[in-house]
Amino acid sequence: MQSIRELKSNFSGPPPASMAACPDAYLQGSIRMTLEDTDLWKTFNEIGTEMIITKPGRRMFPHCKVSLSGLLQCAKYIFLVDMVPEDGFRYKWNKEKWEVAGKAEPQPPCRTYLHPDSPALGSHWMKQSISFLKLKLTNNTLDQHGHIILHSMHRYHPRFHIVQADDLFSVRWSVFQTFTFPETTFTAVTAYQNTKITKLKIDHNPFAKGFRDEGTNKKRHANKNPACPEKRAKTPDALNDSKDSSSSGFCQSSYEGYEGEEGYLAKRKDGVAVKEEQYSPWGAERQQGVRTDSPAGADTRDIYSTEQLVPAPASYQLYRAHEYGKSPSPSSSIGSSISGSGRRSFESRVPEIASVPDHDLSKPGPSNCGPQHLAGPQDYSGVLNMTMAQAGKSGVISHHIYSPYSTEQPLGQWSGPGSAQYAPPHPLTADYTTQAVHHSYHHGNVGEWSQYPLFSYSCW
DNA sequence: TCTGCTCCCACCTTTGAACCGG
DNA sequence: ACCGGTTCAAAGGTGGGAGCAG
Repeated sequence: MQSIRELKSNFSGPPPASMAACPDAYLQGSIRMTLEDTDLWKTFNEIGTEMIITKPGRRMFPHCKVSLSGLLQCAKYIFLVDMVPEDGFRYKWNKEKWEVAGKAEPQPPCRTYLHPDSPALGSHWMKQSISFLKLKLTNNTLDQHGHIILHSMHRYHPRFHIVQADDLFSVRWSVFQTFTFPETTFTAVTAYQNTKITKLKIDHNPFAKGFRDEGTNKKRHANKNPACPEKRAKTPDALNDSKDSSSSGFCQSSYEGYEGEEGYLAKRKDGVAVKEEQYSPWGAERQQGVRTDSPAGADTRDIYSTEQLVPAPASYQLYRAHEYGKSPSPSSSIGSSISGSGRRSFESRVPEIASVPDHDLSKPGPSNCGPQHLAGPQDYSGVLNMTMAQAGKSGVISHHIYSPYSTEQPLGQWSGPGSAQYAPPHPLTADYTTQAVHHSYHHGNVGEWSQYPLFSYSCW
């Protein structure tokens, strides 16, 4: 475990000679990322995925597992994942469905989980699936283990970043390509709310085998206190009852179909086109008008699959994005392909992307930041192409594509030193620095990458 | 009273060291 | 000495439930 932030002092020098001399070598090809266990994710998502967060940290289940292609075989890449708030709300579980319970709490320090294999050659990343099994989620804002900090009762989705860089020190000059998968959206909870999710977890997580009906835990079940019917409803037996009932028919197929990977996938093959919101509790809410304006809804969420050009900041300005009618969190419904074999893939459409944050060079206010500038889910290539034209401008387009920064968020949440500590290591950054200060942004210049929330923590 | 969080528990899988035989 | 397979114990992950705090 090592904090990238600890490496920040090493970030202040010039770009590696190899990069400076041959910048083209770091231009991206057509990177394709495929989510593994898509059907399992979809099964959870249809019900409303919940992830337990605990003080010591809890693994995700299903865990993030993707495969990559289109990388340069001999180029080194760093692979990261962070969690993006799905919207600006806090939720509560009420009467078998999620309801908005108010505005989201201020975002905790945003941390990024670095895949322990990083950096590694493209051939390494592509030879097999990449698992973030050991990624842990916590609600402990003082966590010292590098776990990703989330708020309970808030919705998030993981965001994957592939960065072409020789080492951690050169990340800040490197090209980011970011991928998200809408089916990986989840609600962080400290205890499961939806018994169907509990049932799914027990059925599919090997570590929870002891809670399965057919398991050898009869003694455990026998010891359960039958006094509280509400509690009993959460037992696997009760879940079985609900599973058989018609009221839960929407998930019945999911449960029964998932008898082993092959059988499940075979049955699910034709079901991939089913709209999630049709069954999802979230969809139900939207139908009731509770969250009609929420960017989290599948019907209002961006349906374009696009790489995130800017790594995650501490705070995501979701209200703002919301305000402009687009979620700042890219999803991959369009532009992605579902193979039908339990994998969902997304292919990058940006041959090259300048990624060095240049927050203010183009004065990205609400009117010109975020996906609202995209022509539409199916026509954003023009905007993205601008990244090529301006690649030499250190990622101007980054903010045109997606500006998740919050000016409402107190900057004090960042434990890293202020931007003034980092002199721009690059001539191009001088101007942004001025503007960055002016706008109180912490990452207005390249020199601030080191403290950029994307790299606030890493796990080794 | 209600809701959400923390702690502890029993049960399970995973992991790695130790051991053994070829 | 080396290698591969097996065994076993420790470590760690899991959801449930009780209790606590706001």
